[in-house]
Amino acid sequence: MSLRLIAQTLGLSITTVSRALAGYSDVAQLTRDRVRAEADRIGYVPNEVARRLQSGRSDVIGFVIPDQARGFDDRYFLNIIEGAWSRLSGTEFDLLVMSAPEGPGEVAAYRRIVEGRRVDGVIVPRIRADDPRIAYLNSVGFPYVAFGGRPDGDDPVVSVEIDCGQALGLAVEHLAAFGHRRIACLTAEKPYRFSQARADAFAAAAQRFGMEPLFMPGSLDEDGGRLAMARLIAQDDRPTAAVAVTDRMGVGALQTILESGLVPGRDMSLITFGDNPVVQFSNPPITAIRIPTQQMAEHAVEILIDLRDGIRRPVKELWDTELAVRASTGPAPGTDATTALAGAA
Amino acid sequence: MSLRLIAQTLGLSITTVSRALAGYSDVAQLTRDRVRAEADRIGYVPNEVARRLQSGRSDVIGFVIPDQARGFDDRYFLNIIEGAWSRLSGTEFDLLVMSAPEGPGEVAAYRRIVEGRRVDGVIVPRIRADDPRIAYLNSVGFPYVAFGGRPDGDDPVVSVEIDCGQALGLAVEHLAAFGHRRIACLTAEKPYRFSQARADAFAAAAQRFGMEPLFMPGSLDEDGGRLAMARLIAQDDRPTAAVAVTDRMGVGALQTILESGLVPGRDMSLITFGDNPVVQFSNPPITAIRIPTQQMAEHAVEILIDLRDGIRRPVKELWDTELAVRASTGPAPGTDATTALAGAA
DNA sequence: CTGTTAGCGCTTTCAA
DNA sequence: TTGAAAGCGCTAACAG
Repeated sequence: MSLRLIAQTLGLSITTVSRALAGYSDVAQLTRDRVRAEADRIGYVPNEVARRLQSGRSDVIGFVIPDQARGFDDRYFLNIIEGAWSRLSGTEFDLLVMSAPEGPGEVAAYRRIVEGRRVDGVIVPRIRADDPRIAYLNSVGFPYVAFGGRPDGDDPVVSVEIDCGQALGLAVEHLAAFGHRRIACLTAEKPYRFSQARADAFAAAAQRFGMEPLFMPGSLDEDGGRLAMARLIAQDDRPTAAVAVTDRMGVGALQTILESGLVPGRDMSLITFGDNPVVQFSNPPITAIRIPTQQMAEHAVEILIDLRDGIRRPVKELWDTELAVRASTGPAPGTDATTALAGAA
Repeated sequence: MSLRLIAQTLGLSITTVSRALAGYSDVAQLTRDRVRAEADRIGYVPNEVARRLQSGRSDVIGFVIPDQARGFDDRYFLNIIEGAWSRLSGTEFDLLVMSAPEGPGEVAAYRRIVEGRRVDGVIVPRIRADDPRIAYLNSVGFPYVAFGGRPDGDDPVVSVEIDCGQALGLAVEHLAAFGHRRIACLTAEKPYRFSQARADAFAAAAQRFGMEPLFMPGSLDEDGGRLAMARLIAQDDRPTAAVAVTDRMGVGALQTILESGLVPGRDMSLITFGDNPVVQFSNPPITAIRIPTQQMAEHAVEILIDLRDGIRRPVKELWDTELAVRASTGPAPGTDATTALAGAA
């Protein structure tokens, strides 16, 4: 099970065996074949740990799931893991996963894998304003990809995120075509960059369609969506449609709409961000912006591998989304459906 | 950043430094303090890869998410990851995650981490009858914990799973108290051990309450639940309640109930397995059996660490569940609610 | 109490 | 075309 074993059996030096297995052309064809055959026979698989020590690299990509408190959409992080892994499988790389709640322990988690040389690079999700993880990684010059948002500050960063302008353009256009004139955005209270970026893009898109953007902040989970929607509904001149920056807020908002006796897609249209299964299977199903999370994660991993190998290749930072239209959006109250459809054309 | 550096600065041997840092009491107190101080000063963190090579262990626990096709409940696997990690954090262990669809590539994923000595043990979820992963791990004698089900065969196995008898007892008792006399179980077509175990326990519990158990097989996802429920509803003497072996089947079943114009919790009661967020936020919310996945995963990791260290400690194989009662269950049609409640007492 | 030696399994000089 | 030697950073065995 080691090079030595093969070397002994064949009466060769470990060096030669190593080179033969690595496919070096400066090893005699015959020797190479013999070594290969013997390796196959005993089922040789190189010891990755030894290889890593020798090469000084770890051949591991790290990913820290933020928040044990299930404060976010479930499927999103699994998608990142599966996307990352689908790029890694077939390579010698491993995927290391940790989990840490926001707070002091969070940076500790990153220190651990960086300082212990456990990983060659990390994917950092859920970027926040003044993000201590980013500050740390920048300070030690460790390779990372900001996932789903762009850190503020002047340091050059590689990020992989959705094109919010395109995404919100899709959403607002869809609502405008249905005749909505007063629309709101349910945003996150915490300074998450993705929420901020989506809110900004919402404002821009609304203005492009001649509408005054409304905002209602809340926590990022179902309760946040619930409360924000309740406040929206209580308004004098309440909007006829809302866009929630996460699926979970959207699900909460939907519940409040139903509990208020309003009909989703008629009295109040709703669009969410993420398109996790939960919004596809709600009653009614929710129109949602679909994020190509898996492909984005694949690309993020690709970038990290390139970074480690010193390869410079173009990076695709902005990704387009799609709008999955479902029953939670419909003509604005007082709008003739036919008119709306005509408007859409 | 290495022991050598500290040794040089302090004029000590590497060995002494290593021992001092490890806290060996046969190093002079003064020396220990000096080494500690110097280590802190330069921010020494041991190189994990070197440590692993030397010790012959990898200090990594592996977990392979089965199925890229999102064929199952989302939160379940994140719970396993977070549970496993919460036990691992604070130790020197890492958590390695892969993903593989069922099929030939699946065993290859396990071979990869076992043969490359990338992990010290693995958690194997979603055990199937005649499971090739289990066969492989047994054949090479590699430490693993079967998670959520017990493999068949004679080999001794450590498994961590729920007590299906207890769980289904809870569910069936709840339905019986509501006056239901004809109940069905939506099971999985594929030979998953957990589905089989739940079905068996369902039969036993139903018989204990003097009921004839009905079964309706389907795929484990929403569509499977949909179709199974549709067939159930189409029956001449249709049951008044159903238990689905997964949340996703349950969600599909709920949709079919609604689409058929039946009222969940009145015309048809429904209980699911898992208690993922999706069933808490559906309309109506679904009564569900809650699985303590995180704690179970913590324990699985504990077992694997013990296994590696040759420690023998009692293993908790069977875990109790709770029933989260929600609006999808109610009195059987034709039953007086008061009678039902009296029956429950 | 401290140091020397050896070795984990691999790859990379340098030499033959 | 092959081999010997060195070393990645750490720990364990054995002396002193």
